[in-house]
Amino acid sequence: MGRAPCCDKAGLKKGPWTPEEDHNLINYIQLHGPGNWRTLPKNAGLQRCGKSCRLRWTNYLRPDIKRGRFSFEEEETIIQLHSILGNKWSAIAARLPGRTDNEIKNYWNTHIRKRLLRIGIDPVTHAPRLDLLDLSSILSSTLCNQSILNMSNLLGTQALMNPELLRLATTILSLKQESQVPFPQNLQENQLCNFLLQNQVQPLQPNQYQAPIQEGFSSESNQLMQANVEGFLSEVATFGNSQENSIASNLNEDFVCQPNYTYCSSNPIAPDLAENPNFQSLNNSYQNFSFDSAVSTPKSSPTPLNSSSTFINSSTEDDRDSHCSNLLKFEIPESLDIDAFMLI
DNA sequence: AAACGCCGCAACCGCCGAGGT
DNA sequence: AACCTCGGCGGTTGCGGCGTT
Repeated sequence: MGRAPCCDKAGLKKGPWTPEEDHNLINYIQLHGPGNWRTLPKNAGLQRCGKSCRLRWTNYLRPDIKRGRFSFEEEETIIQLHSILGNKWSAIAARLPGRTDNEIKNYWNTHIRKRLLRIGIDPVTHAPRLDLLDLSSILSSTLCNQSILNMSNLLGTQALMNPELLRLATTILSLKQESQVPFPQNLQENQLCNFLLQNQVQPLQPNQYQAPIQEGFSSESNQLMQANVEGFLSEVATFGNSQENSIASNLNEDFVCQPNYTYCSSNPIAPDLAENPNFQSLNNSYQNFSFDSAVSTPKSSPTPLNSSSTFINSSTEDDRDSHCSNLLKFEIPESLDIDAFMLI
């Protein structure tokens, strides 16, 4: 059976609301309350569909609506909640006083979604897009100026998901961050191995990172992937300098990374998230996975920062990008045998 | 100054579930 | 049980503002 229209649409006004219409609607609701939306337009003298009135009221005219730019705290809460609830905008809005589901949905689609994509996060799964993650760029951006050592160019896109490259990345990051061994700034491709050997780093044979470019990757796809992950890589590369930054990852036996991440549940707006069974489950599944062990960030780093306390009250997109990436938590379970995991 | 394209957001559309008859 | 109404929700659209050429 077809659904009856909510109202007779003939002759009803559509489009933007005029101040007069707003005034009429506000006055009526203040006197009579929202009540029956179907009969409200007629009673309020509006040539509008009841549904249109309800939307106008709930999304715009309600007195408790907070307008203006979303704060970092609100943005963090939205991302947290979206990672748990998905596109349940009304449920998310229920935890953000003064914000409507429509507003949150718009903000997600126009700002947060793009920002997550820019830093390499899949906005649907909230997982780092490791399919696009060229770890070699981590090396180049962390160790050297990219113009000096562009590992991407040296290695090609086989770096993607290449466990040996991941080992190399781990090794070099460890070396850089723990041993403080000066890293040669003018490193040549064939000098990398020697450098590692000389510094008693677990040896890697040159042919382990000089494999020919894997078939199936075009130069175009290489460029596309590099472009897409560039922002994220630069963020990831900073993880070694920040204990707060960690990432969670679900890794299956086939090294099909199904990473995910969770957030610091320090946001006062959603303090009860940690009590949410779903959130706890999410957290628990990641808590044993520490990126620190992968990049060997010194454990003696300062106390992790409260993510909320790291807010810089700036409205630039870069700041918000940075904050987004700060939300990532990379964690590797201690029980995970990294070496065995690497050997494919 | 005009044309064009992009972006953000208010509003609309269609579907769904709850509840009443 | 079937039908109907209503409120709510998520996805999409379209307009206006703004920046760029």
